[in-house]
Amino acid sequence: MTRFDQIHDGLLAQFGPQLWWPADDAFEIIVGALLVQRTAWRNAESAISHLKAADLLNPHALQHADVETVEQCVKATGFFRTKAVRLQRLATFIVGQGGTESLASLSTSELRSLLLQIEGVGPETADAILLYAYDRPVVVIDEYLRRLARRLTLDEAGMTDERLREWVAGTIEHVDGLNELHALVIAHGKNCCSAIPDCPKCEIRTLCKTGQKLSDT
DNA sequence: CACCAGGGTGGTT
DNA sequence: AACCACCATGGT
Repeated sequence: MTRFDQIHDGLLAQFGPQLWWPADDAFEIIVGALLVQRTAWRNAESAISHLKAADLLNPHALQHADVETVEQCVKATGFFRTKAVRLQRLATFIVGQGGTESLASLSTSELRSLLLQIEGVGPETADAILLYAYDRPVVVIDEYLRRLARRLTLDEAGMTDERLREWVAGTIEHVDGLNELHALVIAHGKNCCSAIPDCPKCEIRTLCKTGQKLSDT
């Protein structure tokens, strides 16, 4: 049992299963990944239900829909003009690739590079799509994980995201739990460590003291 | 009222 | 490479 396996288990015991990512198919996950940017999940969920009601939650229909219709569907998520345009370009991209299934044959690094070419898909969104839509064993690097790493004093000066990713991945044995880990890190961040320099309410501190340093593993 | 939410892009220094 | 403004709605 290594460090981030302990963190996973500790957070799971504290917050319970997060049940990510609720969706019917890969395309719904990808669309949701764009919609949830800088907003609460319930707003993205609302937009997804509107898209479903308008029968637009598939690449072909979304591609050819009126932009005003898409804007109305996604309005609750904020940045609705930007997101509507990006969703339709995304749909066109997916259609051009032959559907979401066609991308599944690519390697993780190839698929990540491809996803990053899509406007509106940055590093974190690409990671989330890889993990939740394509079941790839990816450590999603988000601000909560960076904060958590800082609190666990696992950071070096000027540590890059890729360094952090390798560091976390190197302490994980149960790769199947990466989806839950990402959700739990966010649940933890929202409840405990959003702004304060210490974390009195949860057990991460205890895990930090009992676990061995990552550099030793 | 201010602040945050499951970010990304483009421009400036 | 590090900052910055901007995108914009909904909940607390």
